[in-house]
Amino acid sequence: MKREKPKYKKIVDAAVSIIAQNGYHQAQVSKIAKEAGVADGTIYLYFKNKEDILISVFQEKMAVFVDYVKEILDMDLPTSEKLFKMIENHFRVLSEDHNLAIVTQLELRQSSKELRFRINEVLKEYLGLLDALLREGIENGEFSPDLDIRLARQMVFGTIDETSTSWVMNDQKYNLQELAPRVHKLLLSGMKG
Amino acid sequence: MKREKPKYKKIVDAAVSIIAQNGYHQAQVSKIAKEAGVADGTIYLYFKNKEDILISVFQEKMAVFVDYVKEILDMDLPTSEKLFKMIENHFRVLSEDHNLAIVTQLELRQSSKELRFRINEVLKEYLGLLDALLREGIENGEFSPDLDIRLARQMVFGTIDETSTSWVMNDQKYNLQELAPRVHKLLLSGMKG
Amino acid sequence: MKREKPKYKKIVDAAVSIIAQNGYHQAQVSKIAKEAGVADGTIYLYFKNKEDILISVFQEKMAVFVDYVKEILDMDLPTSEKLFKMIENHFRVLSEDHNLAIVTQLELRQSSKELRFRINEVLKEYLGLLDALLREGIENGEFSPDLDIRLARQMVFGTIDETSTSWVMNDQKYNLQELAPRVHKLLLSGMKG
Amino acid sequence: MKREKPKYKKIVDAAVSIIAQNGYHQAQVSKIAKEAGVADGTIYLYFKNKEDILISVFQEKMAVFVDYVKEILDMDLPTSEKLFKMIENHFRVLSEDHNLAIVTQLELRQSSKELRFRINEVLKEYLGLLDALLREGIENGEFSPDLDIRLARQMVFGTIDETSTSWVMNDQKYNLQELAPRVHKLLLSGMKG
DNA sequence: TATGAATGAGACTTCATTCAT
DNA sequence: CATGAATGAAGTCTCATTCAT
Repeated sequence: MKREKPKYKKIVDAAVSIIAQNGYHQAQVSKIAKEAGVADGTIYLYFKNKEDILISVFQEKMAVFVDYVKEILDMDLPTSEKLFKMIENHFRVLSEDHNLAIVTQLELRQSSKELRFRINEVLKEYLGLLDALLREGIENGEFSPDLDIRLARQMVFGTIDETSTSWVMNDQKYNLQELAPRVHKLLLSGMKG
Repeated sequence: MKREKPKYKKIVDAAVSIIAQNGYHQAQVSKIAKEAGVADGTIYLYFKNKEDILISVFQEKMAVFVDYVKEILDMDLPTSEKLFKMIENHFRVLSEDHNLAIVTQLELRQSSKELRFRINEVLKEYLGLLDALLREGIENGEFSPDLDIRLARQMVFGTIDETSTSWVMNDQKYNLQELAPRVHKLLLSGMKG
Repeated sequence: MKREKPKYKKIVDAAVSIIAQNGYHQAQVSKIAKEAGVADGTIYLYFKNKEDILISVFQEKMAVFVDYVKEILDMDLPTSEKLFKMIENHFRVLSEDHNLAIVTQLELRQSSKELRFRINEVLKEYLGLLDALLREGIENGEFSPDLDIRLARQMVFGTIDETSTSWVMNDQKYNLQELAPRVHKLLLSGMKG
Repeated sequence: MKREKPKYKKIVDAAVSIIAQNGYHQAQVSKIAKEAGVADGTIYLYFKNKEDILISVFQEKMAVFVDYVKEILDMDLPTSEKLFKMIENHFRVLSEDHNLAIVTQLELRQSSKELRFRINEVLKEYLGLLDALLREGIENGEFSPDLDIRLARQMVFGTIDETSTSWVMNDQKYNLQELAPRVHKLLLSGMKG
């Protein structure tokens, strides 16, 4: 499995670091190779092309979110509490890796439409888990029985994403993780409170 | 005022059309010039550089949203109703101009970080109006008195934006405007209903 | 017509010169541009890509052969005499432009199979004229009535080509043009004489 | 003698096969190694470099032609008959090994000028035998006494080569071997018949 | 002998912008 | 005001060859 080879991980990490520092369009393959401590050509032993590196960055890092959300779903907790943990987890992962936050919230968005469609495939697993959580909440009566799952998912993800992007754009100068309880409450009870 | 010159408008419209048809990265200045019926060099009599065209696209088109939201704010209606009109207006404008929807929701997002900061400046006016609406709602008691305006704005905008983007990514194959009442209700009452 | 523009001709000539001096694989676009006195990018205003330059070289230079053979065919001469003029013309053109000789006999042959198929298309016109000449000779009784035109064409062209290539490989150190009478006699009367 | 080692032969055969299937420019060393069932590095225990493999391909395969022509020369037959056997042999060997035909007539020609000079060295033995045959024919009166040996050799080889190449380019869809008598007659008696 | 992971040089092409007319 | 031909910088990827094991 190539993903377990040490150079694979080194290159992915180097890509995050270089993109965060230089921006997407200034992240040349040669810079990434140098940061990873390998030759330019070595990159192509592990990745089909440059786009493939970027997709891998997203896959590898998104896995962190997904894995934890899977754990959360299996916990013996009220659904509302699980939603809270999911939001908090999302904010925490971004808070703990500032480079990752810049890359996912700002830089990777300027990739080509095609790459973004590929990234969306990766996102779908995350959104699928979110859907499962929403269904659970409807079934156990914690959420409104006539909740439109697609719309609710778009609200939850849209809110988390917009909140995260604003935080990054404001140079991460306030504490994102602390916003989790308020975001959670807002999503559950709406603006009427 | 250069904005009133006929070629200025022609070039902006050509840009929307070309970007929607070809994608951001395939929207070369020469293509835009050809579509607008002017020489390449003429572009530079009206715009400082390519980025300047794209910012103008956003400004011109965003103005449609902003102008209408200003009108809405001045109406003699409950705030909640104004919010509904704002959402519906947002969805309607995108529904009525498929090219614009593609350009704002997908293509312009892949512009450079710098350009996106500039675009954000334009967005701020829109978000400012949204803030005003939220403050009004809190003051007249329609919204929760302890509503965090920034978070609420991020939820409203994030939800509208995510809903719009999903609709574009699904090839605009369902009716976006019809979703307005449900989105409105969800934002107001949350998932608990 | 782009072929008449002065830069088009300049670039084609520069290509012949650079390929003859440096060899096919060392004939970088930037070298050709420099020799032609234009910017690298200018090449691409006149040619689709590098391969297109090479095809054009062949087309432009082959036209010299073809045009003269057309004239020869229209002359009021015995067919055998026309064949002689054709051979002599072929040898003369190569003798008069040493660079062209190197390029057509050695360098262009190492192009990709695809390019060589394209070059063959150009050659077909030349071979078609040769076929016409052979048919004329058969009809007026100068050539054997049961001559297989395809084979005869392959003999004539194969012999001219091999003779030319050997001459180039021997550094053009003897007089190619002087061989024309003997080649002509050999083709007409064979080895039995 | 390294040529007798089993891996040497395996690699040469793999090279012919890979070049015929993929074309000269797509015949990477790693592909040849894989086809031969050895590691990339092993190639370099038997060959100095890639060029050396290709020269060996030519040497090994050309030997088949040369060996048989030597046999023919020793036969007790009229020279004209020997020439016929030589032509027929040439066509037969190519007909019996389609890959070899593609490689020698099309693919190896696109090698670098330097490699082709090396290949020519190999060809010289074959052409030397052809010269001997021509001399014999002149001496025993079968061929014209004032035959220019170099020109005659170029005609014979040029014709055989052009005929073979045309046949390969036409996807080997007619019977090459059957052309031998007509080619033979044409070379001996010329176009006047 | 044999392996195969790693190396790193090198070139084609695009396209925003300029400026002489 | 308008033109459009010309510019030239800059980056991804391939693949022959090496060398530690």
